[in-house]
Amino acid sequence: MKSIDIRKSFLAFFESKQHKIVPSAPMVVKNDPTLMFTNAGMNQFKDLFLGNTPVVNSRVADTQKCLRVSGKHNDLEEVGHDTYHHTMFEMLGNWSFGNPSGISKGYFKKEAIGYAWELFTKVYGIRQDQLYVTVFEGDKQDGLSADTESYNIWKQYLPESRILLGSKKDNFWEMGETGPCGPCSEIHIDIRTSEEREKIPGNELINKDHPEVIEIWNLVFIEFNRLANGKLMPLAAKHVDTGMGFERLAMVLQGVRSNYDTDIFAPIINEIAKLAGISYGQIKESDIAMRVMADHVRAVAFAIADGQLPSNNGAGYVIRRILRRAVRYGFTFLNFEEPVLYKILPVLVEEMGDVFPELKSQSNFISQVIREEEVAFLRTLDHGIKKFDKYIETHPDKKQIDGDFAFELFDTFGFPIDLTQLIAREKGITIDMEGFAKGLNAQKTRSRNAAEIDAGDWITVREQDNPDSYHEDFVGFQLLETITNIKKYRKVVSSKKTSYEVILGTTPFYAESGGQVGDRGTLSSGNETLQVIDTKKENNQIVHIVTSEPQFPESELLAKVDEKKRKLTTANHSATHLMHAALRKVLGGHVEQKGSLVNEDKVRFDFSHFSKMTGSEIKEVERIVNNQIRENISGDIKQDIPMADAQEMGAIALFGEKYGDKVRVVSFNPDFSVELCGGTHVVSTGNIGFFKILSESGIAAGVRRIEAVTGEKAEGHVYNQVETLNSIKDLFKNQPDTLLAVNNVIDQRHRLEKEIKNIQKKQALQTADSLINSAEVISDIKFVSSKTNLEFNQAKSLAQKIRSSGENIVTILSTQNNEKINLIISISDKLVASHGLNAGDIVKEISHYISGSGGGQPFLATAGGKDASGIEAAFDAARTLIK
RNA sequence: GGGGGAUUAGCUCAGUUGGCUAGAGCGUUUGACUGGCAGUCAAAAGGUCACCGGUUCGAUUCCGGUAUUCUCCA
Repeated sequence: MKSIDIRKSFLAFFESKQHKIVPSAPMVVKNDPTLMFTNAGMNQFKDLFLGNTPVVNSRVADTQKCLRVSGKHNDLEEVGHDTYHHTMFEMLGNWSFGNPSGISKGYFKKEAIGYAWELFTKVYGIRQDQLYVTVFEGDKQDGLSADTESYNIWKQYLPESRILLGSKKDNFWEMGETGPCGPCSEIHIDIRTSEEREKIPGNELINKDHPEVIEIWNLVFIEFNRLANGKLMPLAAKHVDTGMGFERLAMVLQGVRSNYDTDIFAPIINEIAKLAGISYGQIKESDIAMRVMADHVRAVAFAIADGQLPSNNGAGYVIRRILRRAVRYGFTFLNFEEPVLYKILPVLVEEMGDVFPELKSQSNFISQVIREEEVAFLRTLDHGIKKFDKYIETHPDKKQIDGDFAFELFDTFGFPIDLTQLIAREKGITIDMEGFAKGLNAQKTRSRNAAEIDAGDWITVREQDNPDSYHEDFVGFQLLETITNIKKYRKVVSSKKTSYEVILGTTPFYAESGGQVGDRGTLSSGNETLQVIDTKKENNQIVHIVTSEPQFPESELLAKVDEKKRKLTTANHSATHLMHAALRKVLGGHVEQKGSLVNEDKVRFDFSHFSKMTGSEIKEVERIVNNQIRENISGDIKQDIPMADAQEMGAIALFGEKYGDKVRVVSFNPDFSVELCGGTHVVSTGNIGFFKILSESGIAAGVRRIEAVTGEKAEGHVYNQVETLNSIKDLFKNQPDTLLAVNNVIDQRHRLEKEIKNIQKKQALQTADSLINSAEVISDIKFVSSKTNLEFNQAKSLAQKIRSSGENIVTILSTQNNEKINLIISISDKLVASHGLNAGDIVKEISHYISGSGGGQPFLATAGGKDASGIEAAFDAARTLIK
């Protein structure tokens, strides 16, 4: 069975069981500080389990792209070395959400187990004697008895010898420290040959990390909530949450021994092998490298498709690290010294583009980004190798490389430590790995300490009035001030400052989201006024950051948004939408938003586009936007409409929304700009006033950035420009062609500068000549002394000139600028050699005459002081010294 | 968010106890050789040593700040 059919029949099977098939959520997580990437199928349904979002469909199934590279599940360094670890994988899952309020009723253990068995044995035709299941054995500490209910259900399907009891570690699933949890039942499969199976029975190898006796499907029965005190509380509604690794399933169904041998990976591996000119399955190291590259290119491509570009911090840094790991393996074991990963992309798109259209639609962009990253990292590697070679050259006797140096290479120049080890080994040297680890640990502690934020416990002032309220506490679309009260607050201490976070009952404050910055303002009761310096969103709550601790948290208070800031920001946000639409019109439909920042001062907008915008393109965008502003189009905002309706309206879909999200659609002229957006917007476009682009620049491969301003700011900018131009015209006596006039002046200046330089050179030569001619002769040495009115540097080069004139000559010059006196002594090279004269020594002897000090080299030395009356005496002293 | 680097000719980079008048390769221009091109040889042009301040007789070099950028950690 082909992988594409495996996926299809999974979804079709559950559709036939009245499940709603939903698309995969984006792999990149937004607005959840605890999670960077989707790492399990249930992530997008977290709010349903927690009861924060109402259930629409009780039965849901999907395939979810997951990435496991950070936090609790970090498989990155394992990938490639075995045949089953992955960074990115697909998780097939079916769900039942307790409240049977939707189109079909929910279910629990009986159906979940029945469906699983039916799918495996009837649809996929897996041999029953290969299957084992595990059931939760109970736990004394939690006061839980064994899951006999599941056990009894399984008994209907398979003999008890293949039903095993498992401990809390394997068979009790928890989302985190706290939250929904429950017992789970896993299905394992034994795909060993029959001889091997006779030697050791399969049930002895369950959960023993055997590569061919593996867990394939986990059925979780969520029925408890783990409280902060560690106690379990039964949930009112029970849920089913299942997850099955797609790649593993494909391996089983295709009868191969490795995930990488399935048709999901084989075409990619083949392509890599072709490019490397080495076939897969020949050499252990190159096989590992091919698996690494095949896995990582998938992960990176999907991440970029979901809007996460490689960068140097946060989630972007994780993506960069994955990509670099792939480059490193290719570089070391497959001799790829030129970018190559981007060449694999077409194969990937061919294989997966139909199931994940986001991959196909952006394939050009993705491959550009990957290529650029590859080039950059290969350059880093090259630099590192040079540094390393130089170190070896300057430390030829070292048998062990300092840990400090290895760490510097890694930390500052990004050169991977395992490569350093490899190169060192080739040269028969070792590395002080302890020293390296010490440096790394020091760096980690430093970072942790700096990043430490000490958040105090929430102080609850009043219980939430309505626990079922979702986003209803935000009233800021209509109101800029309202009477409200504090629900809870806490103190937050970071390395630099202390602040307080306040959650209100209802609030007019807009929390930072979708690029629009959070509101500022005040919370005032009769007794005190708290300054709100920022507003953020955390776990669906609106957090007001205030500078001082509420002294009267019980009081009713007036929450008031800084109106000026909000208005300016709002105008900028609406202008961003108009600009986005205009960019698509002018440049084409490939323009997609890659990030934005909207505050009261300006708009910063990043978008995908491949080349620098021309002047006329920028002008055209400005023209279109300003046209739309003058049309004074009313904004049309539709709250809480289903995603499908929004798409119907032609809304520009961003990186995908989570399942079940009702979206908000903002449009200015349905034929021009329709976007999904949660931000604030002007009533009609005329309020924006005026729009002006300040700059357009590139920030990454295929990503451009525009900075623009609106209203008064834009006006001010134009006035400034015009004023500057007018002043320039004035200076040029209003010549008809100002540009030409300026150009002429620049040209002229250039010519004159050259001429002056020439004249100065000539003059200096003449001065040098006349000084040489007027030199005193002291035995076989010529001696020149002269007070000059030159600049210090000019005098210095004059002294140099005389020195290199070929004569045996000692020169001493003085300069005087303001209060400052300088002496310069030069001695021709021959004299330095034959007479042992040293200008540095002389200058030290005589500098006290001008109340100063000095120094230099044997052939040229300088001194500085303040006493002009001593110059003659200094000259005399120098004269005596050379005799 | 924290740490460490980097910024020198159009490009890639050298430049240590602060001090020769700041260099190389490639590229550019010119000339010579050649019927022409490629090529070889010769020469020239091209630098506010990122910016601002400080220390010093003297700063590309040392110190502080700013900008840009790379990199590691979180």
